[in-house]
Amino acid sequence: MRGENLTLRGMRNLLPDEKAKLNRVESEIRRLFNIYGFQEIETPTIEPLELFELKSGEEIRHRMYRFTDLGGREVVLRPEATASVTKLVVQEMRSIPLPIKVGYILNAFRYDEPQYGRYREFKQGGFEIFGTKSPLADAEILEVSSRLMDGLGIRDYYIKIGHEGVLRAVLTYFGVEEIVQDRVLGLLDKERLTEAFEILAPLPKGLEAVELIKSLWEIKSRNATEALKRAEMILKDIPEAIEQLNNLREIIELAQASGVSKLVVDMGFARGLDYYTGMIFEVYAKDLRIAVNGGGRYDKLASLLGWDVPAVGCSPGIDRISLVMDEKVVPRDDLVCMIVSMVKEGDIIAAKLAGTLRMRGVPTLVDYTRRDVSKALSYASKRNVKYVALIGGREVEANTIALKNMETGNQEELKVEQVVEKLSSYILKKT
RNA sequence: GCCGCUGUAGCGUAACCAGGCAGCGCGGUGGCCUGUGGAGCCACUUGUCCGAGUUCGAAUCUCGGCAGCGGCCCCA
Repeated sequence: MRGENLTLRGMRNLLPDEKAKLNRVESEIRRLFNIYGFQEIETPTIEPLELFELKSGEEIRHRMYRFTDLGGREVVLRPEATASVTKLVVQEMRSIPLPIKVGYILNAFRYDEPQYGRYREFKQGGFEIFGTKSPLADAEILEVSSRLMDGLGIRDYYIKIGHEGVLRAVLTYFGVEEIVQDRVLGLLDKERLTEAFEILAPLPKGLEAVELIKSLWEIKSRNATEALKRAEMILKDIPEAIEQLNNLREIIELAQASGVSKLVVDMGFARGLDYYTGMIFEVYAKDLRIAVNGGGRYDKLASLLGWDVPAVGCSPGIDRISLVMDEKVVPRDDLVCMIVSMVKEGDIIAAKLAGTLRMRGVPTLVDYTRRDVSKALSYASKRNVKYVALIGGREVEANTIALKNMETGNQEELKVEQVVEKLSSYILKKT
């Protein structure tokens, strides 16, 4: 065992700096739960296999951590959160007044090849709204996604937005079955147009469908109005598609009204998860080629689980956001005091002082080592401690404490109460 | 699943191309300097990813494995 790497491929040990960044993302997400009225919930890490066989999409399904438990059940480590959360709402929250707004921060597992920003265990936040088809809800999901980026100091990002309903309406109009639709949309998602068109072409009205989707695919623009106008021209003979397009237009207008400014309309955009039915989006940041957040409307998923209720939501990737966030928003360690007792007789005073300071909320370290003063100071300096309280023979004798300011190097002889007073007011000033 | 790059002490690195004593920094432990030199000095600590091959001799060259990182694909 010794010397072997005991961490599994794709798993991570999180060191203090990394963990601090993740915590900062999580606290921003929780702050938004509060401001937008999402109630936080948690679901089991291990779920029955059937739950994800419903509508998770081929790609995710064959990358699940899957095993038989000791009771002979086929189980999986959740590969994503939406299905679990939907199940929770369907099973446990039927008596709650609609709309239901739930939030979560959960880990998920996928047996992918690890690479930059992709791990086999990763953490997702989530915002989900159940019980309304109103475009206001869709827009609010976009709004909260946007605020999350802003709140973490990320300026360089955009939201790619499309509409699965438009594409599905077009395919339905040309008589394509739903199962075939899933496959075609899956291929569009992978930008494998040729293969998608090969499936469509042999169908009765296949060639027309290919033509139309091809021209929709070409609409990608930062100018939403212009993009929507072009789409309207293309879709004008398909009323169902126009209806979906109007839904998208409304969502975009509402989102823009609430301050979402970084939308890029992409009419050919599809997502790998089969359960999306309406507006869909992904958030991209900096030069990262991977999405840091994704979501959309999924009105049919809940009914598969026993309750026909519409839903819209998103899942920010906490690990990925931490890769692009501004490090300046991450709070640093803020140790205020380290107490060094140089002689045994000082230990009681040190313990008393430490206890009092901590009760007052002053972050305090006690040096246990009886090492050289210079080594203790060196440690304090590396831990970024603001003050060091020294208690040696002389201080015990005089009933004082030598308080050294590590930034200025100044040192003063103070009574215990004066030290407590000074450090308490120091932390008050900081906040 | 495919492709590329890289594996030297706990961590970061040198020596690799051009084979010949594995060195340095950080850290850790112990000691010295009589309490602030946020140090210094001394000692100790620990290593060539694994396996085969070539060679008098391999960290170094060759092959295979494994791992890490990154890319494709896809997603968070």
